[in-house]
Amino acid sequence: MTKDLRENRLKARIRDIADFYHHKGRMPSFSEIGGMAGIKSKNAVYKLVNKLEKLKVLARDERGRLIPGSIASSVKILGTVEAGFPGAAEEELSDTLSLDDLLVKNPQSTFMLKVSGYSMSEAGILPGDMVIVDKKQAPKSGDIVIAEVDSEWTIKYLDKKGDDVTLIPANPKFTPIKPKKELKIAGVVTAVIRKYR
Amino acid sequence: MTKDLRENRLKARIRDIADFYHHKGRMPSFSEIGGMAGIKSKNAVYKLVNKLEKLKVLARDERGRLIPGSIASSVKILGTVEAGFPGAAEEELSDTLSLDDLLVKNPQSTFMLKVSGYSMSEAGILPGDMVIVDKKQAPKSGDIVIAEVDSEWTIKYLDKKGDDVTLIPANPKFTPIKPKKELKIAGVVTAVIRKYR
DNA sequence: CTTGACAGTAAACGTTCGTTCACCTATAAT
DNA sequence: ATTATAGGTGAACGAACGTTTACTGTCAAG
Repeated sequence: MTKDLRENRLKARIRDIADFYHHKGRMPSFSEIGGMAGIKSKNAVYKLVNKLEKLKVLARDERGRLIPGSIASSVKILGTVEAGFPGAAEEELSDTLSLDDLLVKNPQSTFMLKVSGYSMSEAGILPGDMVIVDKKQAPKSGDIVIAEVDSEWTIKYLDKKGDDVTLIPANPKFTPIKPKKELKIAGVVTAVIRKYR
Repeated sequence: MTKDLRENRLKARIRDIADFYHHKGRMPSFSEIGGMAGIKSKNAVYKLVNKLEKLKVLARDERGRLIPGSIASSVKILGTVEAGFPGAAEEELSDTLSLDDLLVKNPQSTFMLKVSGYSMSEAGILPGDMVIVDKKQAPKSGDIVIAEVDSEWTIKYLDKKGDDVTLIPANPKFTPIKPKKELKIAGVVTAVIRKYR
């Protein structure tokens, strides 16, 4: 068996394990890996797993149980548009990340919200976009926040100058808001997501 | 023990299991759940797991092994800004989803790219934004695509009229591109992500 | 030609797993 | 007052798990 064939087979096996993990939400057992890879002996699987562990494709607990390594993450990160494009070297296994990990620091205090108005469209937040909001982060001046002003919820820039608080829309057609009595800030917008299909 | 206390304890246990899953990338075993929850008997854990299964917090394989249910997902989905805000009923366990699942259909053929120019800023795609690109999806007219025109990579709207193909920027300050010889389309932009902090 | 590394089969082993049984004790409902 | 029901202890059991040892064949390099 030639070298290329061996590498391709390894990649196919990694892909199988990754697919398994993404579809089922757990790592396959040794026998399941054996089944997918067409390996009858558990020892062969054992050696394969050790190799994949060195490749950081997967890892192990302090208890020795399999946990995902690089395959946990679903998206490969490539370069910049209009700054050259990684054409040949696409097939790297490395440099992947999970969007959940990237965008959500505190799952417990984070939620998602659909944007409906045009008041932030100049900041690239359009109606239909989803914003990811963290309730626990302390809002600072300049942040985009979800706020309740006079019993209505809006998304705006937060402008803080001492005790003077203003909510500023990105769209100049809308007017800045000075809360009359109370200003409740539901959370800080940590990310924006737009889905095309 | 009163009703409220029991519910709170259940919620705390669900949170513990969710945290375990998010930190380790796998579901805890029965004994590990027992350890976290302060339960000494495996039977008690067994009953707890069955209850959580009915609550769709977790699920089981066809092999009977634990897989995450609603806790797999990290973000709760709430309503719309400027359409009322779920104030009291926040603490729902339901209606959560994983951003990976939401944004990535085919992990194998999907990658991420950072945008650098202003050519799509009118479509809400600003420099610094990340676009999620699927190589396998067939590009249709109206899609935003990553394309190589005359050995340069760009992000543009795809306009197809029969054999007549044009790449149209969203920003009117940029001019549409008619590829002279070859047009390679690297993939279709399926989502845009902007991270604030 | 020989040697060493690699990939696999096969069998055996102790551990841990999830399940089940019997029993107990509070709370909530009748 | 009595009865269900929910939540828990403790022990036992077979099945599945990951690991280990011993052996085999197949290339590639010396």
